[in-house]
Amino acid sequence: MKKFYLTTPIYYVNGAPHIGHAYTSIAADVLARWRRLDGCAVFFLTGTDEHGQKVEKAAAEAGLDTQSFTDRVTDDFRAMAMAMGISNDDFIRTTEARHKRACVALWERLVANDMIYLGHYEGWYAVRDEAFYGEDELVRKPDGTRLAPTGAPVEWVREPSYFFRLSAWQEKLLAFYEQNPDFIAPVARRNEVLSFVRGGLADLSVSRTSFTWGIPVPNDPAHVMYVWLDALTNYITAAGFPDESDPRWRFWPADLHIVGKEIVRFHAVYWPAMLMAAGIAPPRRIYSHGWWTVEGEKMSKSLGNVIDPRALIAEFGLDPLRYFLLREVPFGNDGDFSRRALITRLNGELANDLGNLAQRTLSLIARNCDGRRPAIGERMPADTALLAAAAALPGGLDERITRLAFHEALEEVWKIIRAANAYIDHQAPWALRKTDPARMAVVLRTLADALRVIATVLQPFMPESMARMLDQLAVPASARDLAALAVELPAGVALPAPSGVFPRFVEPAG
RNA sequence: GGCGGCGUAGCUCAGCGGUAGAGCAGGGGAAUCAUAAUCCCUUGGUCGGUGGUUCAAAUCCGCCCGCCGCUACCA
Repeated sequence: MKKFYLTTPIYYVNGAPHIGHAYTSIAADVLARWRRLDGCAVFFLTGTDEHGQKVEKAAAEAGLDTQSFTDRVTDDFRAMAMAMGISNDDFIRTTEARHKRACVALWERLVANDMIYLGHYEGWYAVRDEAFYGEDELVRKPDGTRLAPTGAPVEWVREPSYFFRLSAWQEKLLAFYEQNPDFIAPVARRNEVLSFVRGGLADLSVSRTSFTWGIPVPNDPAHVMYVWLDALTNYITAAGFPDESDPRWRFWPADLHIVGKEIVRFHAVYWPAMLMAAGIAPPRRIYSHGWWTVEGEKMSKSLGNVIDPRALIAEFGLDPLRYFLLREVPFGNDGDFSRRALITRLNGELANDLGNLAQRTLSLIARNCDGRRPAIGERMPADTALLAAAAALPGGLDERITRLAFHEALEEVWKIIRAANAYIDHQAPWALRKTDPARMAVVLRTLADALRVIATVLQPFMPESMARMLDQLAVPASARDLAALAVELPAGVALPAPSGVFPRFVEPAG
């Protein structure tokens, strides 16, 4: 059986989950569910990143000890995954013992390979912000003094730090990208990474002494591991590292890390270099998705327009939200979230195109076929044309979903849905009822079969709604994967009374 | 400053050498099984500008304009 290991980033727990987190997780979830539907052994990982100074600070502000604070926030992320229907197989926290063990093991391997050395970290530090800033981020005052972007004064500080010999990996990384042209996608992001690496790599500071909320460096507890080593390592922790006899280890290397564009560099440059330096295979692919704006504006706490996905679910339902997020925008692009656009998709595509197609088909069967699935009968060219188009969906979708082209995949399905609506109008089974009942039965069976394919392939996108549609089509739970589509369903089986799957959204009067 | 991306119908975008496409929105018609849903027809673009290559350019090349991303440097 083929294996597939995919991950979301681990989410940083200094704030509450929002639509951006939901987007990443939903996209990964669709892919995970698709692979399972196709018979793959899937390991789907998500989790939370819980160390670092910002978390320490956020906990203090919340008046909690750090561990209690992270416990609370990670529960919130877990609850969000649940609310979003995320089908992760594991949920990792960087504060877990298994993760500390993995980080220490990785560190020791890097030390053994002479890839880590003790040096000094230098930079502009703002005491008020407890953060380092790059030269380019600073604002120069006319009198020559420098200020952080936040307005805080900065000073040049020097603290001991362990370094990873990233500079030794420039050529090897370039060769790796060359040999694996699909390693970074979309292409625009790949170009940026290539350009960054070609520009030269400096050694990477991988420890800090300025805070303690982290994993202590082996044999030098004054240091804790800095974010790169700590956070990225989660992907091998969950696969059992360093225990290579762990059953999970067969999932490594990860087939795909889905990331936001702000962390591409860490995943596409630092991570493979660290792994190769430790003698571990790098992941197969990194895919970077875009950002959402809200009603045309950047999402930010200060604007107060940060969207809580759970509020959207309450109003529109989970599946319409999942559908919208993946349908509205090509996965690698930025997009805009607007209420109007969501309602347009929900009503036009889910309620009118698909929901109504299922409803009219099923109610015709209920009323005119004794509520039983009709026999296949003698098919006409129009019937076989529709069914052939439907039968091509799994292959077409697989190719598109593999490219993370979710919007294209959905468009492919909607082509068939539109064709089915045209078909039912042209065949007019409600007229055949009087003139040619046998033909009517064939038409309705054809539609039921087309709907079965449509509902089957849409399950990863809208699990709950499509389960209900398959229920109404009386497709047994054991016959809902892609392989089952090759087997015709028996005629004469009673169908449950139809009920709408996607009600139209009507704006509350006010 | 360097590298890269984008600019096509009112909107969102596809097309990337052979005389412009989709969805939505707009207009007209049909039907009435269905969630007043659907189907059919249709209006609409000098493909950012400008030079060039070619028998032929939205599609290739140069320059210009406008957005955006990554990255660098100077005072």
